[in-house]
Amino acid sequence: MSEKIVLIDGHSILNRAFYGLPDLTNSEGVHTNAVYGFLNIMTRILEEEKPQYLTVAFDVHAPTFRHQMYEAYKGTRKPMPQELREQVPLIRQVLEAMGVCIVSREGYEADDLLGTIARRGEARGLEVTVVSGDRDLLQLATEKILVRIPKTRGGKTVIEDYHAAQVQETFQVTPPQIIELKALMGDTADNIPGIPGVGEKTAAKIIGAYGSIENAHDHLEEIKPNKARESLREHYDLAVLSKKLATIDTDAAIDFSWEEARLGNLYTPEAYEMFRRLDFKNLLSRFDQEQQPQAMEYQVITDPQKAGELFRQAQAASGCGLALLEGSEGTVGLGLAFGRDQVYYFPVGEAISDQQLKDWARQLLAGEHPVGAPDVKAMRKWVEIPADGQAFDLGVAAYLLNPLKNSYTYDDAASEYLGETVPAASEIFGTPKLPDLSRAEPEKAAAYASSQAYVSWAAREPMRQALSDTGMLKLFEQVEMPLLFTLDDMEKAGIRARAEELKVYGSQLQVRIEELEASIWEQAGETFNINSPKQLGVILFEKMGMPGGKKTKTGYSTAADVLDKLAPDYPFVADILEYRQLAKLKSTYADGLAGYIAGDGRIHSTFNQTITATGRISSTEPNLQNIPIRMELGRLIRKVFVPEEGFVFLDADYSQIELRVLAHMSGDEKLIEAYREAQDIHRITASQVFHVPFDQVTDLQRRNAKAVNFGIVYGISSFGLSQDLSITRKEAADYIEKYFETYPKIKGFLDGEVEKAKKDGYVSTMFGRRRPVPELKSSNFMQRSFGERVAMNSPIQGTAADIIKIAMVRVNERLRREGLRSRLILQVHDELLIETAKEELEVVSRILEEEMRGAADLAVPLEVDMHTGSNWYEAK
DNA sequence: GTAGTCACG
DNA sequence: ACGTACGTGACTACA
Repeated sequence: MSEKIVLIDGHSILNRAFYGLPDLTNSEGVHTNAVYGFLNIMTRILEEEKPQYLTVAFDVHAPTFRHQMYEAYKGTRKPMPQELREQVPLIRQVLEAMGVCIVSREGYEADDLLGTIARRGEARGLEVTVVSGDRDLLQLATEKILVRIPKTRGGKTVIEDYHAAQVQETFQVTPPQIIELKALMGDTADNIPGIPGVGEKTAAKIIGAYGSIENAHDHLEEIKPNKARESLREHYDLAVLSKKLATIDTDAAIDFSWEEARLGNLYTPEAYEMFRRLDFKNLLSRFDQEQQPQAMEYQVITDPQKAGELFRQAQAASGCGLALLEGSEGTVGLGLAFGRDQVYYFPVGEAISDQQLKDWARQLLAGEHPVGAPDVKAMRKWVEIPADGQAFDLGVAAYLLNPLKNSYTYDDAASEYLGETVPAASEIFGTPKLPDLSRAEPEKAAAYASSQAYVSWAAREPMRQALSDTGMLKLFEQVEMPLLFTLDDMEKAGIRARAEELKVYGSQLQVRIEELEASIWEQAGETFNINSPKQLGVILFEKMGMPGGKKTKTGYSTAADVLDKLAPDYPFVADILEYRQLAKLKSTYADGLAGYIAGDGRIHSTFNQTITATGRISSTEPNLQNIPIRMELGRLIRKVFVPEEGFVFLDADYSQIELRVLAHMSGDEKLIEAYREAQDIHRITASQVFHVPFDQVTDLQRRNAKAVNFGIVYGISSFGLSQDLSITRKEAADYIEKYFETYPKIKGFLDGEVEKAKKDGYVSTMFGRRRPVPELKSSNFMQRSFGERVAMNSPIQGTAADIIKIAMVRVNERLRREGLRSRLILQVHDELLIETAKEELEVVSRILEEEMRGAADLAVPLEVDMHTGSNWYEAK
């Protein structure tokens, strides 16, 4: 067997991978799809070919003879998008880490280097494989030189293989004639112009018959069809030039060391580190066990004596990690770690009860030393954890450090903050979703709990350091960690909801829904599913011929803003809108909420602390942050939310907190002054922007000013404002300009935030919370514009979120410290709801107002509107 | 599982 | 020129 060399066209394969794979970034926001795809193609080829030599060729960014000819002719090539450009140095680094021979040389393109090495290899009696996405390379094919062209088809990579014979078979020309073919056909991918009117078929016929462009030109009169003949006559010079451009120099003046190209072990420790940093998790398994960091070891303990001793040791250690496993049938076991070699798993069993384990856990969590855990709020459902203890929540810490991820798992924390790889839950259990741990195999549960406990112990300090380095330690310790306990208290408290009233409300809706349904079907002349936007679109815009046309990817838009415009002219559309409104109320609220009323007559929502990009909390199962209020019919739902006997609801909401935050952060004197006067802010804005006396502001002016105020907070754009107000872009732009003239520092502030985001990659709230804005680096205009709006909005929305979080923690602490029975039960972004014992109303009102107003010291007062009521409807 | 729609701040 | 307001979650239809 002769030896073999694989030669890879670096840029070409990187390009293929980039355009063939969806966007992918690692946890640091580095784009990695092209590098990932490149490595997949390369490793696949190496596995198939098992070569002794490997070399990757790259173009250098210096002009070659082609560029000079090119620019004279056709101008420059289109630029690489930023997302790809940044991956060029990255793939070189990765290949270097893998010890792969890289060649590139000024004055030559990768093609020439590949061609030259391929010919030299052939001359040495080697088999040669050239890998490229570019068909130009086919000119190199011989019996010994195989050209492989990877293509993506339906998400899968297929590779086309060409020796000389396959080139002949496929294109009906010899490999060297591929150049002639291309010069006639052109190549849009490579921006090479062809001869107009000559496609693949005609070109192959001409070259097949005459062998070359020159010879074809000599026999011009014989060429058919007429169109091709005349085109070649006219564009002959161009064809000759194109041919020159496409011809690969197989005799480049380069030194090439066969020793350097000899293939060694690619899976080096350096490569391992690179892959880990880039989040190429499934490539890590290719590394030998020895090269992977020592796998974490743990012991399974079933002897209660031994267990008790270990918990005593943990208590004395400087810190530990805990992971409690709960399944459908109760507590499954507990993981404990307090050293690299002190990782243990205690399954619940005959000798050790779940109560015993929870008791040990409780003692650790109430102890002197820090205790890390993956999800403290979840654990607190089962173990008593004091709010003033030393618990450290890995998920919350990881969220602050990067709020853009969709999950915060221990294996990611290990990789990001320890530089270690531990098996993820999906690997341990072999399923994408976490199984019911009561039914999981005990060994797997052990591995899972141990890994979690280990990371919770080991990553705590590095994460704490990262929080400190980024200026977020105080936010973590004084706001987010205490908030976790507040949220848990709120979840446990829940809110009382009257199932019977909900049912009555639902039936009333149902009556009207059926009336509307009948009326709609009659008007339409047929029955159809009104809930199907697709079917409705056909009825409205085809059958009934209403103006509106297409808007969404899949067809007609039937969204409310579209239908609103049609409703005045078509009563049918008004019925649809009413039907939609009622259907929503029935399904999501009447029926939906009923299903969440627990045995205690209360709804226990989950407040998630690690979801939003801005720092807000979110509410799920059910979402109690989007209970209707804007429309009266929907608002009535709030009557089913009632306090316990002997209690009333006390509701407080911040008045325009985001605009006040903006006034403070921008330092704009005029806006600050407006708020100090404590009048209707939208009216003041209208008065100042439109230069009319305060009491002469029209309703329209006020409405416009209000919309601009909102727009500013969202990261203003004239288009967005024009949509909202149904005015032209020009008019919207006028309003914005006038606004910025009136409040010049606001413009300065917003521009400054965008600049900060561009410079640092993130923006910050008043309290140091960060939001990365990777979109600003995008080559896509839309994405970049989005990034600008995000940079303007996040500090405002995020600061408001910080403020109410601070208020929540303080309110909750005071209610408990002062031994009150009243409980904080809901937060709706700028609103807090307290179920207040009647006799405590006065003191609780004072606490609530004080703590909300005093949560932050701004240049403007933080106004709070408070109401009481015997249900949530009344308390607003 | 994704798209469309709509409820909230 | 490009096509949008910022942040969420639940429900229904449909591939």
